Amino acid sequence: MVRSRFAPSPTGNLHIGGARTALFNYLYSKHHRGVFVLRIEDTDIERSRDEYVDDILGGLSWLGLDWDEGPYYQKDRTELYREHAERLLKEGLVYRCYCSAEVLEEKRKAALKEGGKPHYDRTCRDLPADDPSHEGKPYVLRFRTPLSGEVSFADLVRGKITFKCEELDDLILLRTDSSPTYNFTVVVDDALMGITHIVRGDDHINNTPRQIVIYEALKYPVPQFAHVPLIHGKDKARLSKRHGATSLLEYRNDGFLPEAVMNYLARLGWAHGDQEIFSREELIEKFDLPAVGKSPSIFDMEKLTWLNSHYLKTLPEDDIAKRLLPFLDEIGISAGYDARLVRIIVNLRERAKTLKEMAQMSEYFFRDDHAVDDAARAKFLTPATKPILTDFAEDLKGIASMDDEESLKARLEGLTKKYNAKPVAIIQPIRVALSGKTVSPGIFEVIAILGKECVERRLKDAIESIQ
RNA sequence: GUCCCCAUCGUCUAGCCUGGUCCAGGACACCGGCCUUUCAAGCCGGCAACGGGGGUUCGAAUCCCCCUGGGGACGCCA
Repeated sequence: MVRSRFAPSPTGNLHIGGARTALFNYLYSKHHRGVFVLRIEDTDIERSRDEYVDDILGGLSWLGLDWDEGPYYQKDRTELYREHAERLLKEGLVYRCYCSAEVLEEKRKAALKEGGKPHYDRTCRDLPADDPSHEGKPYVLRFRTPLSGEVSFADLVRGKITFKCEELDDLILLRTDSSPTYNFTVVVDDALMGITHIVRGDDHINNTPRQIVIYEALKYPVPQFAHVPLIHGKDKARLSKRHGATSLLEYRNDGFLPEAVMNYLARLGWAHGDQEIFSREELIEKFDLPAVGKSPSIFDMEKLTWLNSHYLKTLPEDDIAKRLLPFLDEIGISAGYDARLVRIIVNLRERAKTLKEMAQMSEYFFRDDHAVDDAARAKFLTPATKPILTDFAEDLKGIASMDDEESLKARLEGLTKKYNAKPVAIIQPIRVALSGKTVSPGIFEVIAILGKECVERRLKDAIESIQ
């Protein structure tokens, strides 16, 4: 049984990179009909914040990456870590180190200056156990890393990776205040939670051998690892705050659909032939770790946007209509779900790239005091077009239903003949009169959706506004 | 500095494992055309890449080595 996990630390929002790691874990476990575990790594009390936990949980839920177990909080498991540390101490696999943080920092700097590895010099490693000179002094627990030999593992995306033990440091497992550190908790938890596959960012490759030796010391089975490349910003550097490595939820707020974001994230670093569009079910069916690329990819907003328009156009219309509601609300339009709304989105979804944009584009369908574009007014609501609008308003009186496209079309053709003009010359003034813009869905659709009363009112207002 | 990882169009990628069908395929973006009632959408077409150098081989994007470039890690952060 495959058991994967996503283990973020709540020291920041769930950004694009984290979301993709979560997605890959989710897809891998679902593909193998396994279990997806969520664990919050909040051992850094200083920087962990509840609001980040909320953001992470909210982001995952929005994407629909539902976890089967958890969330587990490491904060609640400190006793477990302490027990394991004691066990290692009893077995002589960890030792007390009395070096202060300041001394360590100086040693690191000195080593770096001389061109060496900034590693701990192992001063306390061979201190006699009964040495009384450190009695009562604060200490940390360090792992007694093997001094020679090598550690290797078969990475599911990169193949075999080997490290020499000399490269490994004697990691601190328990701090002075006896709180556990990352490399220790992650091993204990993954082992205890029965995690079989660890899918994480490749910034953890260096931690992997250090963790493997801890697994071995603890006599726990070593899981499989898969290190996926990081997502970079346009400058090819790791995604950070300045690239908009902001919360995933901002994409929701900006009107992106979770289907599009999931599809985009999956294709970032992974491919299945030439296919671009994948539903969640297809992703679960087709996703596999060996197909994940090895090189970092750059986040491309344009492609995400393209996918978003694709889903806007292809998802069920009633679904899109319902999802538009909160965005309408956002700009002060309290609409409800009905046939008219569906009709509006059917016309707008070919043109809008996001739900947010769609809401803005739909404003004039909902209120008479909608924005009117000055340039559009200046160009199309003029003394020259006034008679056209007047004639058209007059024509309308003879038509019972604005859904009667045939009749409307006939009147329009009449006007093109009368004014000896192209259709566009007749239609644009009407479009501006009705929508306040030069751009809108087909004019007959606009007229039909607005309804007779509204169309007459707006034509009248437009005509009166022309000096 | 040391270690680890990576390297195909501007971007996401297919192809690489199992060399020839690749003068390298798809997608986004961009450019042009068609359609047209505006804007989109759609359809058609175009531009555009195997980082460099050595090998191996009849033949290399594909295998090997070196170089270069990029990224990551080196915390009592995760």
